[in-house]
Amino acid sequence: MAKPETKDQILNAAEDLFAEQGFAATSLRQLTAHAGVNLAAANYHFGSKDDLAKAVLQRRIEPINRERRQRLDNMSQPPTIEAIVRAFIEPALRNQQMDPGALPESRGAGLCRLLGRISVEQPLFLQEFMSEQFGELGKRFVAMLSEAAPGIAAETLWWRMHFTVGAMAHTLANAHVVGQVSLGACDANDHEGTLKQLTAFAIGGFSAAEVSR
Amino acid sequence: MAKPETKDQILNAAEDLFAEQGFAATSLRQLTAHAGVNLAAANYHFGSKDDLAKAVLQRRIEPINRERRQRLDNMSQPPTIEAIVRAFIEPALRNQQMDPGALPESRGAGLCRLLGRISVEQPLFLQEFMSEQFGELGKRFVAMLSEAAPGIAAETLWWRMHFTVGAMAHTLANAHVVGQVSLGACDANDHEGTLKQLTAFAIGGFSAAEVSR
DNA sequence: GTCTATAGTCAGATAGAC
DNA sequence: GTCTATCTGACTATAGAC
Repeated sequence: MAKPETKDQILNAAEDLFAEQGFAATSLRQLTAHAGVNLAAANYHFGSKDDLAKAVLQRRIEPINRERRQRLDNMSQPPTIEAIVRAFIEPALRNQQMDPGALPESRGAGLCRLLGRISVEQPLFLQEFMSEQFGELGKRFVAMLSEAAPGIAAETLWWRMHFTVGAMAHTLANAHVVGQVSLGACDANDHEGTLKQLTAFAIGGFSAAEVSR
Repeated sequence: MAKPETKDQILNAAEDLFAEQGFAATSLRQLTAHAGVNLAAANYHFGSKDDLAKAVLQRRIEPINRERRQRLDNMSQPPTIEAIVRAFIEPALRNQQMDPGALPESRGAGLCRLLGRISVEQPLFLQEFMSEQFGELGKRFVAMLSEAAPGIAAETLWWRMHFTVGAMAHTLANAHVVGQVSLGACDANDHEGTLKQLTAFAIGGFSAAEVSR
């Protein structure tokens, strides 16, 4: 193997461009040009555009969910709503530094936007992929939340996780818009501040009284 | 004008297909075939695919924001967080019945998904369009929320509105996935139930204590 | 206003030399 | 593994008959 970098360069470019423009709007030509590799390399290494998208996702979601599992494993008993919510949100929102060679830290921002996009754009395989990757972990989160908030039905907890995902995804995908529409009141570049705001909001949402039937 | 319906049929088809597949993934060919009109009619009536998307949005967002303004106008003093949150969410989530001829009520569900998609897919003109349509109204919402929750900074209120939009958009766009991932615990077809869940979550989020600095 | 026909462009994918 | 060259098909948009 002459250049082991080619595959990673394609993945990096795909991550950047899918995050910026979305999946359907990004062409393989643009993508491979951006990666500095030949057009044919994308299909050679990944088979199809769809499978390339899957590979991009898998590389990113896996470590996030691994960290979530670890934090659930190490959680003190009984767990608090706050600790569970943070275990859910923080791994996704913080720029996680992986192997620094392949993934310079400047890539962190792009990653955030990517995660926002894919939670939303829905060529069906993406949705199924998310379900596979998250189904079992979601059950663990709901189970722990049930312990921490005994008055709340599982159905309600599932809904609230769903809403939290939405708030997360929208924040990640459109963080740059918040500052604009709020006329500068919000600073989207302050990642820790954004994280605190989102965490507080989600904790409030999870702590709300059960809805009336 | 032989058929005054053509324009509306194109708008209806565009709404359905953009909601199902997204903007970039929907072709004018598919769209006009679905509408039962000629391919050229789309460009004749709307000039371009982009402008067609704008027309679809405008037809739907305008009445929602009109209802929001009315509800803010008629709000009792002092307003409660709950009333404001409901004035924000309900017009967007409820299937609003407009002129029944052009828009059969069966179209309501599709509309919801469309609104979810567009808040998220971001050919730039869409984002700008949303800012234009919502900037002034957003200011009114933040101002009222400041009255109802005097301890919360405007910045925090803007963030919380942003998160609420995200939860709303994700719920509308991906409502069908909730039932699946929760293994049937959540019923996405129960629109009033979903609305209650979302409202309770958002009220909880807005009622959370101010984040520490 | 509505249609057919087509121009002009760009897409994803592949064959085959190196 | 990498490249050039190309196939095949789909797209948006428009010109021009009716």
